[in-house]
Amino acid sequence: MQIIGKGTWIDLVAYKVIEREKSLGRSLDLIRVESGLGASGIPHIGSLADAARAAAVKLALENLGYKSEFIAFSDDMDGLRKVPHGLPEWLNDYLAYPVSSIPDPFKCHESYGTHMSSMLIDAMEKCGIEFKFMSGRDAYRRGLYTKQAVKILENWEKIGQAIEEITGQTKFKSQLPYFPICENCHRIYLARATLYDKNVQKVVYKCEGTEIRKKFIKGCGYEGETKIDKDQGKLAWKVEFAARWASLDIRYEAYGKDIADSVKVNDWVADNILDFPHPYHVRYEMFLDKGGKKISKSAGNVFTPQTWLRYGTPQSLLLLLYKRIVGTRTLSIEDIPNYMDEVDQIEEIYFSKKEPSSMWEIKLRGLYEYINLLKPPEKPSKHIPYSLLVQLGAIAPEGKEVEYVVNKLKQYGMIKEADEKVIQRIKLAINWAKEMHEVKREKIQLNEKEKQMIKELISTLTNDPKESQQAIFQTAKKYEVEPKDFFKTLYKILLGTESGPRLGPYIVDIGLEKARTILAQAIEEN
RNA sequence: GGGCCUGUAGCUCAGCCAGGUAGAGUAUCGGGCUUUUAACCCGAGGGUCCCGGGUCCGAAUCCCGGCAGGCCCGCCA
Repeated sequence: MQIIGKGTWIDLVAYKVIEREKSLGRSLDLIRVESGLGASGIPHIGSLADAARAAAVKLALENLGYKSEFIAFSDDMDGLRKVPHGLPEWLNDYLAYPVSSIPDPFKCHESYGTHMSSMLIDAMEKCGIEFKFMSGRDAYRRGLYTKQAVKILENWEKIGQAIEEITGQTKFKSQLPYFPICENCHRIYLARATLYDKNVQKVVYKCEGTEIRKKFIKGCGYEGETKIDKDQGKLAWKVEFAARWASLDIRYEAYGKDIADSVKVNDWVADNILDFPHPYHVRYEMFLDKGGKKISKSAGNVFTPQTWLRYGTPQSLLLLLYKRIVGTRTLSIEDIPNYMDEVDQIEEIYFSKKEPSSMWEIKLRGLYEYINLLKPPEKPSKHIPYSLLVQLGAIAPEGKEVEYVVNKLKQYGMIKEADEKVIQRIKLAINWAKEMHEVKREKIQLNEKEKQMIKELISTLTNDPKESQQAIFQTAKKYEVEPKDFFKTLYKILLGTESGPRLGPYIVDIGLEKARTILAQAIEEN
């Protein structure tokens, strides 16, 4: 069998792009791919998926021997349609303002839009993804697609007709697919443009207001006109992609199924109005929040790439995004440990000396290369099960977690010295353990006998693990209680669970005095 | 109204997009962890791959038709 590139779906996409370009007879000197960077809300993992996958296709194209470039395009001319959960109320005053004209609620960037796209850029950089950044506002200011906009507006009636045929939407039969920013109230979408004067390249509009997300937003009534070669307005989504593709010569762009209709229209516009064969597309499903503990707790809390990176490595995040493109992906913080271990598994396959014996192995090796952006390390890292690190992290005494986990690992003979990678991994697992494991040390009911036993235990515990372990058994025996039950009680007090690590050594680990204090407190509380 | 996704072990899911012996975690059971405690380690049992047809030497995987659940779009962008 002929294997394309590294054998993954990414290579297959790249291959199809190349084959399509060949059959179109277009130049293959530079194959440019694009993804949009949302700038209207806090970037979700799905937003990163879009960019990361486009970046991977670019790598696959290069790997197949073609020059390629990946453009990350920030849609910062878009108007704010809804204030995302958790952001300040005053943003409601800026509804329908272009996100690039809204102050940054976090006060660290020049605008709301810049802040949002910079969050995504931050995630991309943390993952090591390379890209060329472009801003919509800037593109309009520089008149980047004035030529295309002119063609579109000259043919607006034809396009309006096509939009109706493709999507059933009749709106653009009576108005131009262009949204001016109202010169008077500075908002976008509200002004209806009905006249295009091609001699002076101006649209004439009236700020009438529009319905956005089931709510009508009143316009200011201003009547004006604007030239289309500036950033005083933008093309409607139904035609804007086409203009962008044609002016930037984009050959590949993926899209989510939520904008499938817009893409269909844009393809038509690119092919029929702009004489630019539309880019090759891949449609992907949405990422859905499964609603892990954290997410469901505060409604509207977005599952950001940054959240993932608190608990998992960039490679684990890229594995999530690169594993496959078909199918709905459900997201949960609870899955991160699985992905961490899966990275180790495919790393082992990648570094195994054996010749890959099946397509399956070839794919996994390829996948491993992609999660390292085709720059895999020279040596495998130390593989310590993430779940083990979480267990250790969960019981690690406060304030010296890393030290505790490292010592345990040495004891287990899993590591000799902790290198930077191991430390990093431990830190991630500790974050997961402390924030997801929910160590709930609830109040526990103790009867008189148990109180007496604990009191006695406190005085017989020592700094010697074995002696302390023995002391627990001795006490249980003396009071004729099943050791099992006594252990359970102690676990509940010390860890909030019914079972746990060997207690003698653990008590020494957390510190004899601290253990005594916790036990004494439990007696007090009853 | 239009489009898409999912259905695999008791449970949660991977494998499907490039057809080649049915997988993992968890739960259950057994063993180990230099002497009674496991969340660690080793092992075992457990499947009508939703149903029906088709293609193929060969189908969980590809095609057609059902059933069940979910998501997206429907005059916002």
